[in-house]
Amino acid sequence: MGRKSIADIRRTELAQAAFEVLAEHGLQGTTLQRVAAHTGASKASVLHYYATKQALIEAALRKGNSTLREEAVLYMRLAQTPWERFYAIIEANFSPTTYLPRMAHGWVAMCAEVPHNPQFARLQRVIYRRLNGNLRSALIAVEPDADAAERGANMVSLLIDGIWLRLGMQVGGLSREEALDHLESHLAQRYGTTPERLAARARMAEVAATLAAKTV
Amino acid sequence: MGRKSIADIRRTELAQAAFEVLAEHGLQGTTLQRVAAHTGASKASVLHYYATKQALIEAALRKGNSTLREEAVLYMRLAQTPWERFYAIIEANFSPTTYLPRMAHGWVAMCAEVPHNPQFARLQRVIYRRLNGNLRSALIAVEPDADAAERGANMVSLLIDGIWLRLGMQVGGLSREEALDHLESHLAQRYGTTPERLAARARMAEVAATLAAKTV
DNA sequence: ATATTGACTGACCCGTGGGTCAATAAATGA
DNA sequence: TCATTTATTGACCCACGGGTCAGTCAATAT
Repeated sequence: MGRKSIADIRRTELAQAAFEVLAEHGLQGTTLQRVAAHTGASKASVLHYYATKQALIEAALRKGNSTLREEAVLYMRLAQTPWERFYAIIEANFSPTTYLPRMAHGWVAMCAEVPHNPQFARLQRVIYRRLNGNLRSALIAVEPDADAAERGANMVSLLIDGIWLRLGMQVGGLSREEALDHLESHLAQRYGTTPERLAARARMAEVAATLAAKTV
Repeated sequence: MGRKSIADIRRTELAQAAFEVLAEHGLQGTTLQRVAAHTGASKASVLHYYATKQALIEAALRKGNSTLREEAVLYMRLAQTPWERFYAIIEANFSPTTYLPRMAHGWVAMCAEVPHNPQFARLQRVIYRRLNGNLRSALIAVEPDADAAERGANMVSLLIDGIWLRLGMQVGGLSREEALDHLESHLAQRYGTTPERLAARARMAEVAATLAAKTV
């Protein structure tokens, strides 16, 4: 029953491979040939499962995104207070398993294509809305003014984007810890160093650590 | 004597055209054909002036960068206090003549190639260092702690990157005014609303306005 | 008038990448 | 056992993009 057909297996295999190739070689460098080679299959075989390159890339991005999303959900489930939910989002965005140069490469490559590819634009909008929405809904509980919360959420998401961009370029790239420190310094300025916030931060950091240990 | 040879004229023409095409169509879409068409010349003619596509793109980016730099220098020359120098940088980065979707497209396209192209990486490093250095040297005058100034500079440059990235993607894109507002809100949090800062901000905004009027 | 130089181009070459197709091999079912 | 689907592939096609080349044309120099 839970048996996956070969077709399904191949499809996810290929999507995974496509994502890895994309991360390593950029969009231009992601040829059907290379993706095929990466799984030991033939180019024609790739086309057999994905009628067009576009479809393959799309599946690859969707997969990468869903991986990230699942992790976020995992963190979110363990969060109880607003600040904990907030830090769940942060930790998810800087988790050791996703905050990696290759991931960032793939992401930036996609960003660059957004203006020329409606599919990418759509996906990007989804990601953006989810992140901003989550941040806002967490902040609105600690910052009564909805407008202020909106601004705060935007600021944080802008910082995250900037940090990821740098990771992708390896120019002024920040380590996971440096990235979190930067964010923390901003939060301290903006929201003061209340015990609740610090506790939430510590708690989610711990959650992240244990989850990371389990995954490895 | 200041007479420019046809060769020089053509070369800058082509670099300009290449930049425009790059901004509009992305790196993949920047073909010799298109650049040629954009100036009314033939593909072979383009190759006549730039032996290789790589060389052409490089010239295009160099030109785009120098345009931005010249504007920054212009602003900088009129700044007198540290905060004025700081806002000169900000205004230069959000000047109406440069803070444009097409510019951002070009920039993001370049960012995406950085991991695969040493030339781009080098150029990006130069840009990054200049921006960060300028910000830091301005901030160090208002924030005695060198480490804090470094952090502050980094934060601002991260925000700028994030904002530009969004402009390039037109996802959560901010208008010039919104962008400046966001930055202002961050600065207010971090450095308080001192009269000097506000005065400097107003002064450089005015400078920017008059310069913009002159250029148009 | 002629030689020389430099601007400019059409035609061509070649590699590559997306996509098609028909054929073969393996699995599945009747 | 035979039929029918399904997996997989090599060979091929076509378009396009970078780059070469030989040669035309106009300006300048002698």
